[in-house]
Amino acid sequence: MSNTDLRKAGLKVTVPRLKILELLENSAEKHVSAEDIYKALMGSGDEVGLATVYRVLTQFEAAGLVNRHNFEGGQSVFELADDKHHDHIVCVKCNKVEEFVDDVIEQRQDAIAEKMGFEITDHALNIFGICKDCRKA
Amino acid sequence: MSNTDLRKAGLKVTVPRLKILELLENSAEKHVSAEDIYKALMGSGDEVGLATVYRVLTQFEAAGLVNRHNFEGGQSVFELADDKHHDHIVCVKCNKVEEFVDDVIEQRQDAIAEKMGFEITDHALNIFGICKDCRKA
DNA sequence: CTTAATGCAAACCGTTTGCATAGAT
DNA sequence: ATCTATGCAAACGGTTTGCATTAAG
Repeated sequence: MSNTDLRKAGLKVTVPRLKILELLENSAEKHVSAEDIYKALMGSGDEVGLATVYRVLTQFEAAGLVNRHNFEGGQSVFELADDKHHDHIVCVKCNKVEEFVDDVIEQRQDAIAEKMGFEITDHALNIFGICKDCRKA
Repeated sequence: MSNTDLRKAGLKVTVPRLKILELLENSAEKHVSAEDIYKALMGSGDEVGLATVYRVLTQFEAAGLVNRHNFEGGQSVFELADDKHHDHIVCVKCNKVEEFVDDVIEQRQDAIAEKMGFEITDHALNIFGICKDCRKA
């Protein structure tokens, strides 16, 4: 139950936070924008302001509950923090996002960073392309 | 000479465009933001408006003279289009950008895209870390 | 009761755009 | 002379923030 996750993060358990967590857990598309969340919550009795959505997502990110991605210029996309790291492949037509992991690539990255004298803090590999569905159309 | 590059791109040869091209060619740091360019041009007799810098960079990008990157949320970064593709490793402290290429990673990416049914259009691998210099401090 | 969270509207920041003027061909 | 490029200031879109109000502990 997410209730404890929130407490652990030092955050009070409030309706907006619970709703957003729940939405992140249950949404069909794992990768959602702040506005997606805002709209999804719109009709739901207790509405949540867009500013609050952003604040909550930022706090969740700080708490490690959520990861934020900036795939292209536009808006940020959030996903529930996974146990394990993964990279993304994004359809440039329909914006669908899928995930993948490749151990060889991971290792090469570490090797490159080390060779170049960097202490690696993070990395993002994004492949852009046209997905199977969109290629048919 | 860049004069012909501009003509080839169907762009009139103007002072702002030449200055920006020149700056991209000669700047110590290959990866610069629009504002970097704007500021660098500030004191230079013929000043160039920030809007023009953006317009010119956008045109250069369309013409394939320049590549634009969105490393993190902030502002875009531009570099003269290289003959050959490369990826980036960015220092999160000083924002220095270095380049690298790794054939193994390139191949794996193609394989992954194919396996997932994507027709790859582009990809961006960005490693973030702390560079040698910044680690000393 | 105390302290943190929310909603709203206003501020922000990088980027884009409309429009009248200046410049290239 | 024509048609594109520039500069300025205003608009934009996503995100953040100040402040008074409301709710959690």
